[in-house]
Amino acid sequence: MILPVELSCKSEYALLALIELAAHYDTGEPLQIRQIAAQQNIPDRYLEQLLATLRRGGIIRSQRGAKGGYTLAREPWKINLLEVFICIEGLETQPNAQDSDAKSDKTLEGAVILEIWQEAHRAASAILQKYTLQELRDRRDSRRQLDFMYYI
Amino acid sequence: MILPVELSCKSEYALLALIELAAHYDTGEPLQIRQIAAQQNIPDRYLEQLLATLRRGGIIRSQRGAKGGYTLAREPWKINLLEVFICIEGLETQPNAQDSDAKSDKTLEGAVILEIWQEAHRAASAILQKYTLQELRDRRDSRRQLDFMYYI
DNA sequence: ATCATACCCCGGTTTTCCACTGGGGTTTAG
DNA sequence: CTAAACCCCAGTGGAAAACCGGGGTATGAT
Repeated sequence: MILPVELSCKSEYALLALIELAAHYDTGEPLQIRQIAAQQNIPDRYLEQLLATLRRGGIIRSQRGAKGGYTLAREPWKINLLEVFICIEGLETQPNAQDSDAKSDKTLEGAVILEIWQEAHRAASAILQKYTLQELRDRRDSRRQLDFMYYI
Repeated sequence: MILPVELSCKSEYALLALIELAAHYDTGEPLQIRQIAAQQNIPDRYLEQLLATLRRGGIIRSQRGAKGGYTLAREPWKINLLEVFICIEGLETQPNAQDSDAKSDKTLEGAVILEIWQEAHRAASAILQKYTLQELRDRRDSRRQLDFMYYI
């Protein structure tokens, strides 16, 4: 059906990678696939595809050649989670329902269900939209602090 | 991953069937698989499984034998969409994260992502929880009225 | 210049899950 | 006792997700 909002491996990998990139954003230096993959236990050849998608989506930039790698295309607080999901999962469609009488569900009941489903989807999207990579990074860091405190 | 919030065929079929059952609730008579399947264009053998799940979930009751069929276990306004989804998709788990140190994501970053994801999920769930089968039925009926008006 | 590094592109494989089907059995009204 | 209906469980086909590999291209260092 339309509207596959799920936390797939893909999305999680992408976000994990983006957290790393956000953490290294200050340095201006690019991060390489290998490093990210090792840090987060992601199969590197797979991660490569995801990063390519993120690049095409304008979320990250890539530098080719030796000493190359990836950097965020914008500041971490200007990238929200919703656009990451949309970029990765690629839920582009959902144009206006009618073009003459296409196959747009065609039953009253289906339309009613879809309507409510979309309302729920919008609610979830609003949450994702208000969180940025910066917040993710900050939360990670404060968690680290906390764990360190417990360790002592 | 955890938390697959998506509108699957399964869920849609189940809701379509439940709308039919809600519409016939006043009569007290049971509805048969064949009738529901024909009405909503659902493969009947498949629908059978879904109805079985709904029955085990306490959402509908079944009457065996000749003249048997299915009825809602409660009034249509006492069944909300969230419980239908939970029953059908079976997202039961999500216990407290730690039992010693199981495989519960184990990385800080994963936990942070999961946390936000769950917040989004709760937002969507709240929407689904506030709609009942009665509302679905009502919407369907008023849509029908509207379409009829246009027809004239 | 050349060479190692690291991204780029595109296709294949494996695994998993979903939608769907089939073959029996059991209960119940007439 | 028989037909109508639900009940249970075990498959199958296809598609998508996750993952891997090969060869190409740009780039910094020597």
